[in-house]
Amino acid sequence: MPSSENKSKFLDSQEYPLAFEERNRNSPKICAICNGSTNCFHYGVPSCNGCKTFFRRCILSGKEYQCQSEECCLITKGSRCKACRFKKCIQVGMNPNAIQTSKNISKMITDVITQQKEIYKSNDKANIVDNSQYKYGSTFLDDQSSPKISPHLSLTSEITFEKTLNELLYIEYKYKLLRESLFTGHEFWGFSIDDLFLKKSTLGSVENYQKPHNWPLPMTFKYERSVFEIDENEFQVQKKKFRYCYKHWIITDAILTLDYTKSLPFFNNLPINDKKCIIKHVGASLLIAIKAFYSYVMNHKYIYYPDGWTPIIVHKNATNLEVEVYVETVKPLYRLMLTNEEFCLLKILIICCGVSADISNNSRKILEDAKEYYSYILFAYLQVKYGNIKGATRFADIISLITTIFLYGQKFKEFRLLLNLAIEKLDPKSSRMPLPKIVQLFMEN
Amino acid sequence: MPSSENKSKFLDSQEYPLAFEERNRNSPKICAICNGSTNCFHYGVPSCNGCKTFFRRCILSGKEYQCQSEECCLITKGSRCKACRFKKCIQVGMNPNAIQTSKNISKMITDVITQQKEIYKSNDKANIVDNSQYKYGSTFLDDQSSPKISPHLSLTSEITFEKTLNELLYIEYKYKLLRESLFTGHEFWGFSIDDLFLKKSTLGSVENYQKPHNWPLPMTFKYERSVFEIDENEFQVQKKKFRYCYKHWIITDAILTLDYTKSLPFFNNLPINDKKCIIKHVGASLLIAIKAFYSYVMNHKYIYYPDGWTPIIVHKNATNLEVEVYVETVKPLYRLMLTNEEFCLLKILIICCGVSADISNNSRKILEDAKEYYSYILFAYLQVKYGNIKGATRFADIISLITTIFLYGQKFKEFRLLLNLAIEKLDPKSSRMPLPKIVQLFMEN
DNA sequence: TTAGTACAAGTTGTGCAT
DNA sequence: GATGCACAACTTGTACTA
Repeated sequence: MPSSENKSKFLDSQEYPLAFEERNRNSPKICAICNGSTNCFHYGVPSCNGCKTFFRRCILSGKEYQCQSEECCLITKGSRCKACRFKKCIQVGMNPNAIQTSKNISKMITDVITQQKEIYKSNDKANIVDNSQYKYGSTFLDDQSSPKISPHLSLTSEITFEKTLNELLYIEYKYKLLRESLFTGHEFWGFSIDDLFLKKSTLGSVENYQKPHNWPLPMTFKYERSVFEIDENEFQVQKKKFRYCYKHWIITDAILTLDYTKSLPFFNNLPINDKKCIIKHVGASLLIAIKAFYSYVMNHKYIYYPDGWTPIIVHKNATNLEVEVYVETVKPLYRLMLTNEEFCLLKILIICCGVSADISNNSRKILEDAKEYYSYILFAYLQVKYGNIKGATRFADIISLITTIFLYGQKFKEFRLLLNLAIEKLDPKSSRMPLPKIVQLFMEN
Repeated sequence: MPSSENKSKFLDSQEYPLAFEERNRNSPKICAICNGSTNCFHYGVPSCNGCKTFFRRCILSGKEYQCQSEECCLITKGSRCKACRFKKCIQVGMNPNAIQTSKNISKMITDVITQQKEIYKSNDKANIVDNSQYKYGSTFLDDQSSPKISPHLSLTSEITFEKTLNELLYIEYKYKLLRESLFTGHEFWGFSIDDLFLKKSTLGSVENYQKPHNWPLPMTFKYERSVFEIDENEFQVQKKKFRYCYKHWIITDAILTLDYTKSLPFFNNLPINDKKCIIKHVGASLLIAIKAFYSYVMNHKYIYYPDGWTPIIVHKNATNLEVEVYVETVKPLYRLMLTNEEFCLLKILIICCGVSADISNNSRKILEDAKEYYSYILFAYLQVKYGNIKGATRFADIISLITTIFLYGQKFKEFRLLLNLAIEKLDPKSSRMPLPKIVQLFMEN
């Protein structure tokens, strides 16, 4: 049932005469009641002259009809079941308020509107996705190839939503498995950015990696002072003390995140330069979202990695920026108690927000369509789960989270910049290996 | 008029959907009746061609219409309720005397003016918003202490939404009238904050103030350097050059905004300390939202006040912070093409977001309930206006705007702080009158 | 810049033939 | 008596003039 042709007064969005060029596009062809031909609206609904007159007479006469059959007669031109024809008029949204009369027909009108609401309610129940059906991708687990999300950007059926969300959950599941395994993407550290964009996604080969039994490792060592407070000598001492037993998380997450984006068809089909632009724009925020969510999932109050690495406690006197990046980022997730489903959609919406002036118009359009699509899925999901009102509120909360995460992303970049400057000053010969190009792309300003 | 130099710097028209020309300045963008687009005034009110013709025909025909619903239909382009559309014409102040005709329509005119007065009177008696009409408002008027079931279950009806939204539009209309009049709230500048919270709202006395005929005044004087660049001597020269012909906008807007919040039942019933907390938290953002929206409505690309005052062009070499506060703030509104209805709800949602750790649990609950209520109204409105999918997307966009505005609010505070420090340094004896306490509350950090 | 007007086109109401 | 058609009556927004 078309939701744009609407019901009560508040919902009366039917416009009057349209501009010339719009007319052909917007003028109806088929009577919504009897399928006859028409080219105009009556009482808010595309309808033929006959059905118009029929509805009018029904309302004015106030008569109530009874179906002689089973209240589901097919209405065609010439149909004779008045009860079913009138019911159909209501169902498609004919507006009795549009009948101009001095006669008091208010009771009839209230009845009609109540009836309309009941019809809508029963339809909603039948159509909208039932959440309890969502399984955590169990049917996909046999799939050996790298996962892909179906590229359907048409919003025709709720089934599609369900499918899309399940696919997202499945990819996220794989992402999590790899992240919690020994996978570091070490073999790709030397790759150019272009090569990384072109290589096969690693999300397909989860089985090759496992989670070590001794994780999380204990955080046994801590420094008295941070790199911002020490001199060259102390830095050399710290370096020796540091044990390379943790994963290099910023590299791992950057590589995995890039592979994740490849499973998003709307993203993967963009020109490579636009992809780079987008990653540059949203990369840091994506990393923050991922780190924060999986810390929160493990019930940690600050950024915490599966191998036990906990940056905020590695030295005393954390700076404000460190507190923001490593502690504050987790808080909104607790406040909202974000679910897995919500997180998956949030991640995608962060990517869709990477619309910058630098990308092509075509790509921008694609991103905007994707944003529309996924935000609607999020919305539909929340409506089903929490009901109309709570659902809308929660939707607002989660959307607000996007901007918050962007802020933290920016702070993350600032922090990394300061960190790099400090280390470069302490160790000008740069005995450290340079960070992979891809991390630079994520952290560029 | 701004110098061409400034123009090239700030007026990058590519960022706006519409091409701007100098002559479009000061022309309105939105029809005050139906929210359609327009760029001229008719019968004293910014209005589209359709509403203009409609009002004219109503007056000339002398017909009286009857609303088939509850006399609170939302008026949009294409709305069919003649009674409510005409009522809105009157409400926003269309002037029947401006109709030029030989026909005797004097009776009709007197009627209309009487009607206008009645609308004012009836609304004002109830301290602007009639609480008793709100199931919502009255719920916690009666019952502050006992645990509550969500009071919104009663709000399933679209009629309630329409009514609430129309009331908000009406308050906003009054706010705008006062803001665009000679009203400066001068008599309250010496009031303590508590007294300001307790005094009667000025939104009830719109008739006492008028918009001066010579507005907007031209921006005739500009300084070579800003207060950040000059010494004591030059400051004294600047001071002499400055003509006090503009309103002191930050004070006016702060006082009016405070009065505005008093018309919101959910806010007005909070304990005064919590009110102060909230204003401190959201005040600067509210001011930014208001300044930016009314600049955008008048088709200006930077903050511009009804009397012609244009802070960004008062000196050369605007700082980054000034550009952010006075130019960037307006851009998102053009990007979204925000409507009046959306703005009214946005404003309230900004207030509802003033949930801080410092307010009582009870107040927090009230704010959260209000947030739920108004965000659902916004949501329902958008669903009806744009359909399911586009509606959800637009909802997301508008909600995101809240966080953006908070950011700009913070920058606004920073800017005011720097400005005060600079002036204090240049003029330590502080010959200037100290700002009213209420402005300090709005600008506190 | 804004008031007035002519016109095209959409929509409602109604008499009449079937 | 119910139905659908044709057309009259009315409403609306736009384009244009002054």
